Amino acid sequence: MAVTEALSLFGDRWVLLVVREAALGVRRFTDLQQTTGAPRTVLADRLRRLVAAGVLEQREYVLPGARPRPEYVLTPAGRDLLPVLAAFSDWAARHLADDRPPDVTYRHAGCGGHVGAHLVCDCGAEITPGDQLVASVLREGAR
Amino acid sequence: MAVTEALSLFGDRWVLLVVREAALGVRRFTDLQQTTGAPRTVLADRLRRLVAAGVLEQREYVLPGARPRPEYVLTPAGRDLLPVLAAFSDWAARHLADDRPPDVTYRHAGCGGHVGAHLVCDCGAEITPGDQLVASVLREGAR
DNA sequence: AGGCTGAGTCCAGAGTCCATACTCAGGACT
DNA sequence: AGTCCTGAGTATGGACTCTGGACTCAGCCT
Repeated sequence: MAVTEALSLFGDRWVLLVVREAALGVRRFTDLQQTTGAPRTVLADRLRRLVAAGVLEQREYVLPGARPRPEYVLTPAGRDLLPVLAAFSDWAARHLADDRPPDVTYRHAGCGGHVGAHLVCDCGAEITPGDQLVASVLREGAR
Repeated sequence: MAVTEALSLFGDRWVLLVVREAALGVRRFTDLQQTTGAPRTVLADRLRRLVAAGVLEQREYVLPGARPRPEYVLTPAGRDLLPVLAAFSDWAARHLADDRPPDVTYRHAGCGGHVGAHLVCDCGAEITPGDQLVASVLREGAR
């Protein structure tokens, strides 16, 4: 199953946080470590996995007067995870509405408006959160 | 951080699978165990957590001539996770395009069309996966 | 030569995961 | 009345993973 497989990659407390930080432009190991709070060992491992999965790309960066070091940049596939992050962010904002405001919101580069993930049908209709039921199907082969 | 918190609940290989199966109408312990493949101990724990988080609700069901047993049904908050699932499913279909077709797709109850998660700005513009860059900001407080 | 820094690795204790076996409640069968 | 059956778990213990702190390593700079 495709989603099962995706979850064996992303089903982890840190992975999506790393992706989010990468989307925000954080590229360096220690910066990622700071912003995500992941322990170094785990971060090293997750970066490896994400690179292997084609979500991040490892490059070199050279600060003037320093030896080259690796940095991690989202690939197109990685950027394509933004809807997932936005959907999570929306959900968190709506349903675990604790005190503090959302830490990160997604905004439209053009107009500055808030960007959220919405369910849209190929027919053009937007599925309202209400009950215009989204039926889901198609489990054929054995597992 | 809100998302961090959400990930400490959903950042797990099984939780979202359970939610997906619940969305597909699977309600009973053993059925969930079968369809997700989660070990019983883990499933029991995850169900507890999801109920505590208000994503699932535990009810009783009674089959004729059997004692009442618990079943697990998505709450509105749980149904609200569908965009996350759809976003994942889309991503998986696009980027880990391995052989087998997607196991589950999300369809519009009205027209039967495929439903996907899209980034939509409050201004109404749909963010194309391309590069109409989605800037993301607002990290204020300390972590 | 020695120091500094970013990017890791090593290690040991703590915490999770998973498979297998066991329990428990109530209806059905004999 | 006792036994069996079933769904929904719990108990247990070995394997695996996380975590935080100490250690390493490469290259520039003095």
